[in-house]
Amino acid sequence: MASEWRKLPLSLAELCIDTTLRCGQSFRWRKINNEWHCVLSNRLITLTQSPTHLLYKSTLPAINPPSEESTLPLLQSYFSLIVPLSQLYTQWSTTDPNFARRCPSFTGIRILNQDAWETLISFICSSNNNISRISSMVNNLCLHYGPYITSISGEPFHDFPSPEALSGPEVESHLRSLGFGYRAKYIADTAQIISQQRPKGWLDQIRNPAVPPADNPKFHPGEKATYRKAHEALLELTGVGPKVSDCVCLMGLGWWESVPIDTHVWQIAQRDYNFGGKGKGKTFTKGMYESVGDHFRKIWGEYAGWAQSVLFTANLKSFAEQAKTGKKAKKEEQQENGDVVVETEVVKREVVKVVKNEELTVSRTRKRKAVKEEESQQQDEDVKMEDVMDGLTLSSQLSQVSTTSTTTRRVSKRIKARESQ
DNA sequence: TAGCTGCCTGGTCG
DNA sequence: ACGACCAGGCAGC
Repeated sequence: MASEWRKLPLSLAELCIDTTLRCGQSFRWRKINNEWHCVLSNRLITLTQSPTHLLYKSTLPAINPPSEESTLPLLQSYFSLIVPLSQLYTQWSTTDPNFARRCPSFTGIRILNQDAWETLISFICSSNNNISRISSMVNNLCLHYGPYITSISGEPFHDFPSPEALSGPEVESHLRSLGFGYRAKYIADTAQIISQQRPKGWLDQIRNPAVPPADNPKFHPGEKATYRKAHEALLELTGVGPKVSDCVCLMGLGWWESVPIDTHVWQIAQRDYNFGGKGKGKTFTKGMYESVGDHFRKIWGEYAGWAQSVLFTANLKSFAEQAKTGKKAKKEEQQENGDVVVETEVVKREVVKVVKNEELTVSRTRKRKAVKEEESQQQDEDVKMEDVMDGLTLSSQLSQVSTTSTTTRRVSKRIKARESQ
């Protein structure tokens, strides 16, 4: 049964849920008729926002319901409302002219204090992937392995599955059939490591002691936990590299100085912060990864990850309109309802497709493998690509280089070699 | 150890 | 229609 709406005074400068819940931090929030829905800590949360208030209500499950009173502290911690966001924007704008230029259209973006385990699995899914597909994969994990909570107009909502629930012997093959690809093994392996080879509560032991889990304010922090140690500890898990590790540190463990460097942030570093004069075009090494992060930490300070997420969002394609000018805000507001409905329906359709077309996708994969084996002379294609690349500007070549296409990498390497002759 | 390559899939673009 | 590339990387050489 749903509770009544409750109000929390909060300005849009302190939190904008329309931006924060869509910018690739959490992949489970769904917007239906101007209301945001997500299961957090064993209850369905529903949110909407006015210029002066955050409105929230909860729907509790029939089995083992949490108390109504626990929802407010849960949300306050989940959104880290203790952190004075507009003050931080002012501070970053003072020390960083680029931030000052980009931030006006992107106020109210907060780092979510998400469950560490969910964050870990979600970002293992994120490699070589896009937001809508990550969302459908995470939704599938919940539908197949997470506990049912409640339904909204026939639509079921499940909580995120536990490590134990994802540790079964059939998990990898099942996830493959659901379209997880090579990430299926990473998820299954990580679930087994966490549930069998780590002490209970291990993820919370490596948290920032100053930032308790949203659903457990009185947790027992680990001794001498540091950001660096947490980062390294996560790297030992399967499917977790430096970028995914930093995402978990920032959004799941309260290490707010963590700055995840993905291909977009690397582009921002080069374009707006004059980074990598010598090493540009080179593959992104671990050393470079650390120095870019350290550079941003020097500029933005102890909340560097928060500042990064503002610039990251401003750089997202799906926010391109918003980036142009803040004056278009009214226009967007009018379009927003329609847009978002379309968006959620796309995700829904994808889920259905994935569930239904298991065999189709498998056969397509096999076909692709077969085709690949036949084309032993990749060289011809490279030469064609080279002609195309010759027509591109240097800057666009550089942005191409930072992508993951092996063909493009090979070609750009060749162009570089030719240039240096 | 730095650099390279393959990887699952779905969407987009020419 | 169709192929190349892209989408918030990572593991294994």
